Amino acid sequence: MDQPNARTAEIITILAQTYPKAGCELNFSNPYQLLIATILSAQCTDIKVNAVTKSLFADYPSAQEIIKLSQTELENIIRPLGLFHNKARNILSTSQILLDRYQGEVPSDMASLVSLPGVGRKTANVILSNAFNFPALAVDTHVFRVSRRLDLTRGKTPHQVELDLTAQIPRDLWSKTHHLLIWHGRRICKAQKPACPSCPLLDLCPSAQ
DNA sequence: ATCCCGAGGG
DNA sequence: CCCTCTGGAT
Repeated sequence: MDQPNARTAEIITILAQTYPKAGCELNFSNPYQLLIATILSAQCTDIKVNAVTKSLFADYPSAQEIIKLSQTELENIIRPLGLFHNKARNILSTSQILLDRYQGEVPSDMASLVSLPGVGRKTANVILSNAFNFPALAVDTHVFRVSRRLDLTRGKTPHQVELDLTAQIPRDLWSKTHHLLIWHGRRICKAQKPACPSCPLLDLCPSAQ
């Protein structure tokens, strides 16, 4: 924590009390499955991702199995999730690279992760924190929107928001804060019609209506 | 019409 | 910086 911030700490405390069960909502049983589920999660809800990965991972639990699928076969499986062409191509390419260069395992460092096709900084941070328990704060659409509404940051890019948040939050709370902001963004601080009257942060939020 | 645990390309 | 990819839910 470079700059202790009492207001930020208070917000996190309130969110933690409001959402005691906040955590990863993607289903997975190993780092590879979380990687695939996170790639699939772009622009769709995790509920739909879980519906698809349940049978996908049952039939194709690892990289060795996934690459047996053709591009078209994988596209047909993941089609309901949208962006299916790019996702299928990236999943097959990434899986092949994992087998060729990483013994079929998922690397646990940022540089290696973001070098994989279809894996950007947000996905890499999700893997680092949820699969390997490293301190990381992934900035997705919810974290971006909620933290800006609360004026925790005025960063204009997800990366800048990540830098601002990690600078004012203790390391051991980075992953927790990621989940708290997502849960809050889904349930109360929604993009379209935020439920400000029932928000536990009403008095702390400069964007409240 | 807008958004959903984004990433890559121009 | 912009644009494109995409089905499904609200």
